[in-house]
Amino acid sequence: MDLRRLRYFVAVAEERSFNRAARRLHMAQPPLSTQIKQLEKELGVRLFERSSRGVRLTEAGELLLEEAQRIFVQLDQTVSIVRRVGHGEVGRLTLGFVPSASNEALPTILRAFRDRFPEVELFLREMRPDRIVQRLHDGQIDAGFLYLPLEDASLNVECVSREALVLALPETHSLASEPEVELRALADEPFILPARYQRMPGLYGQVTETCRRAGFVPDAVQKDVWLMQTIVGLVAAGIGVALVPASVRNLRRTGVVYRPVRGLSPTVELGVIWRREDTGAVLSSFLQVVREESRDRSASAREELC
Amino acid sequence: MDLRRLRYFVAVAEERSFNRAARRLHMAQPPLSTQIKQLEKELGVRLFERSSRGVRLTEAGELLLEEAQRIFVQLDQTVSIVRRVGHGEVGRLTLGFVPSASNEALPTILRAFRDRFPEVELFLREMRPDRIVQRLHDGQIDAGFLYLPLEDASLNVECVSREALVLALPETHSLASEPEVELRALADEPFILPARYQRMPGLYGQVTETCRRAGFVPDAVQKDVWLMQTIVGLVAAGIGVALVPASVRNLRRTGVVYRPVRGLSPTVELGVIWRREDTGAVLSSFLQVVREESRDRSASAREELC
DNA sequence: CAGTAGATATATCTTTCAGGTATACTACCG
DNA sequence: CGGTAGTATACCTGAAAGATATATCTACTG
Repeated sequence: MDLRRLRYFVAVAEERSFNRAARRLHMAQPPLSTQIKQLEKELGVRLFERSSRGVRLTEAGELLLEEAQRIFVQLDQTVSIVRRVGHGEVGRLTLGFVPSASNEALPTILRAFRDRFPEVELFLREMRPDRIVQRLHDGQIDAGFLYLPLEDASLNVECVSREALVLALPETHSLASEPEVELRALADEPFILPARYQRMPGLYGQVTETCRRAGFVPDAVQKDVWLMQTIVGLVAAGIGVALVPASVRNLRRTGVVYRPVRGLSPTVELGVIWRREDTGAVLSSFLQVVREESRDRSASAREELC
Repeated sequence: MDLRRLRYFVAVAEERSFNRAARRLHMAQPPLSTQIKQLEKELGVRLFERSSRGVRLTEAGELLLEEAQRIFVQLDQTVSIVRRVGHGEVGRLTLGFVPSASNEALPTILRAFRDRFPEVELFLREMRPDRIVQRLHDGQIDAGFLYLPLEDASLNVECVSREALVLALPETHSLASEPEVELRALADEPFILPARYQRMPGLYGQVTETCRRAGFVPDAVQKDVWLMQTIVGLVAAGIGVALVPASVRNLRRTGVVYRPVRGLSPTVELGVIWRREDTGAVLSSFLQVVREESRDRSASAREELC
């Protein structure tokens, strides 16, 4: 059964004429006649009553016309939806992310993605960075957001945003009045350190590395704090000081002031990661949006600097 | 969109291998690869992830596989039903017939037709012979059964059964004891005559013609009687005598005896009629069955004569 | 580490068949 | 009775499907 012939049949049936149908199909009438004849032979059924002044459908022809039209509609819809799925316009995407990612980068990315690909269902799951890697490997999520660096040969990693690390001080702190703070000056202060996960330095790594470069090892009064809110809360309570990503300022917690670190200008990188072998179209679309948003963000960040 | 390529796609998708699919399709692997590639190009979508040890479907491919399978099922069903409709195995058929036809010929025909074509819906409508012709012309019925002859150039006519006309006499009649009756002997008897319709001699014509051949014009005590039951009832009541088709004996009315006509052996023909230009497959199937049953009936009728 | 097996991709040739052109056939209409 | 409008037939051309041979890649194996 050949679709071309079925198309020809529908044209002839709708036009009730070989001549008109041939014109509509942009072809000559004789080959159209032969094609219809072959279709009839293939089905073993007469589809048209030919007469010298046009054609009439037989009962079988009427039935075939209806069914063929339905089949064509179905086929068109299928082609359309397959195209859209293939281009990542339709589908589902599950993301894992560390809570901090939801402060700044993620919301703008998701907004942009939803605007551009409204027919992709998004599933969002907050989780610890080690879980993100694990869930990526077992396929439960398609992409993840966490603090770099990350070493995993089977995962692709791209930086989404580079953020300054700023000092969070109780507003009662003696250095709170300074516009900038020398990190060294806090060498003996109690530090509140973020959580650390096996083989994933992440934010913890950046904080300790920054202190190391400032020439001291931070005195951890509190370790392994998972949420930025908690860190900021502890700072507000005067338990200690902390180095946090600048976007934490969005939390607007009273009793805490944020100050740049003089000289070192430490940063932390939020990255997006995904399976190297994952060629899914939805994921590609998503990464494209992530990259565009990332460019926009770094551009506006540069502007802020000027 | 070409069905061949879609078929190839389904084969490769189901086999998860170009090689196996090619074998299943009775073709070589290279052209299969090129066809799939062209399908992908046409859709603008990657359908397979190729690797050195086989292929995997993409998300779009999975979707297309499902939809394509459904389309093929639908297409197969369509082809099948169109074939059956085209061969007159499925459809509907509306018949008009004079009541007398239901005595003998019609029941056996309908039984045979239902056995052979159980999926044809049958609609039966008892009507006067002139209505049968009219309803045929306006397309409300597809075939009709009535007594011949019939003159109508746009209708085809075929004889279904030739039946003897027999005399119906009150059992009290003086000739009721004879095994055969000379029609001439009834020249002065009151006759009950069947209904007559414009330009349709039918049963009425046969009766009067038979009497004419016997040398008299029947004395009509009652004319235009529509139902055979009524005629037989009038005979039983002693109102008169009548010539009726032999199958009327199936009515088994008491008080009436049926006697063959000596010498003349008059007959009446029940015919089937249909539109000359009607080429419907269901009608053809029906006529085929009618002819077979007609042959059977005339064969058994000949046997009865021996 | 080289070689082999098993998979898909590419190149080129052959063959098939769809489509074009010319023409025949038929019924209807003036 | 010829013209017109419709479909069918005959024959030819060209595009595209399919076969064959070969290339390429990768995993496995001795």
